[in-house]
Amino acid sequence: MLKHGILGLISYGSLSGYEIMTVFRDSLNHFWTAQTSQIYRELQTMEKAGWISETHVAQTGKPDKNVFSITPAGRDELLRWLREGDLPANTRLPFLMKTFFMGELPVEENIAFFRAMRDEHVFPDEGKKASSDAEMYRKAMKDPEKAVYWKLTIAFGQMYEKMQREWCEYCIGELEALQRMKSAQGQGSAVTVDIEEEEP
Amino acid sequence: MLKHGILGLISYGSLSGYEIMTVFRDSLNHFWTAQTSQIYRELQTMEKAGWISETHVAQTGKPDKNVFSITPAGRDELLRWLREGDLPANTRLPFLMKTFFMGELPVEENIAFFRAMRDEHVFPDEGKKASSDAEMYRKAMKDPEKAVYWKLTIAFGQMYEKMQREWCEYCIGELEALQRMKSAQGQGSAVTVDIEEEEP
DNA sequence: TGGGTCATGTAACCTGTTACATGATTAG
DNA sequence: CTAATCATGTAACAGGTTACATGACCCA
Repeated sequence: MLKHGILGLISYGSLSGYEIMTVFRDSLNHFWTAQTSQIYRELQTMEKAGWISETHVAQTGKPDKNVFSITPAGRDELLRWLREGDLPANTRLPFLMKTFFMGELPVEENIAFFRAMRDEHVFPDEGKKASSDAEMYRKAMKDPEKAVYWKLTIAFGQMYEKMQREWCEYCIGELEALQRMKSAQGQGSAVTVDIEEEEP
Repeated sequence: MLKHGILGLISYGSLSGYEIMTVFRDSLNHFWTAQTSQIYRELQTMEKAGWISETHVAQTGKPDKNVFSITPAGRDELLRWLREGDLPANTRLPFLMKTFFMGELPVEENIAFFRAMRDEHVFPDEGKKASSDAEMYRKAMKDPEKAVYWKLTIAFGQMYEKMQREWCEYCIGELEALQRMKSAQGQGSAVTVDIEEEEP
């Protein structure tokens, strides 16, 4: 998958490893992370596979760079990947793993966790987005059709953040209710958790 | 992280590798996947680390099993992990990677992609959930407080699915608009993509 | 002279996936 | 008789993370 992301970027125009790194940082980074070490490694294997070709470019005032261009085989592979049916789900959400086992900690601590999460909005950096989006769109103007797809990925990020904040609110509400129940229990009432549909 | 998930499960009561696999499949599976091979490997390293201890249990009518129990060191590690500040974001969404580069394909194909995605609800299997939830809660009744946290993770799944369907609808709408624009362009009008806030 | 950007990587390790391998019991 | 369930793993490979290493140029 990372290979295909890199391939997609190079298909817009030849790039060096360093340039790929920067583009990654301010566009794909919303939904994929990659270390430079990984990028350089992937470039090597992609070159061996014949998807891309390398050219040494001398520069003055800056270090030389190795620029990669997409080959016809690479273009085929990109299209093949785009059309391929089965995307891996790749669902691995550390904060849900934590939530699942949170019962081991005191309720107050967990409420604090969700409050912090709500205020931090785990999905990327909202502040940076405005500027980085704007820049992306400016570049995209050369090919207005592509801008539409980029906008879709950004819309996802926004909707996800919103949903996540709402979920945090829901969690805080449930845990505050649990707290009240526990203090009532101190007075001697029976303990039951109502499982009925509360539709989150 | 997987280690800590396994540790959390064992903290509720001793389990064999096989049992961990089944519990995983119908509870943590909403937000984490693990192959059996990986579980057995993690168990080995966790045992070496002293977080869990192994006991051979003979069974009649069934193969023997190796049951793992949490050690005091394991309990410490579980709590340390629960309190630790920095959760990795771990954001890797293959369908967004694909969306980002979709401009290479004809619009019709992409509309079909989002329609299929909307109808399939990429986040787990809604049908199975009802039964598996019910079972989970039944077990949880022994410790009603834990049920609350499990419910939170399930609520996330539901909210996520809903949001994702909405996002698919939004994408379909945008792409249909693009299609109309492209056919209008055929009549000779100017091409401009409006980037203004449409608030997804 | 010190930090930022440009530029390229290697090595070791950890985590996740795929494929393979074995074998008993039980329910249809 | 056959498929499912119970049960345990190994090996190889792919993908991701952390740490390290180097060096020139430019701006303050």
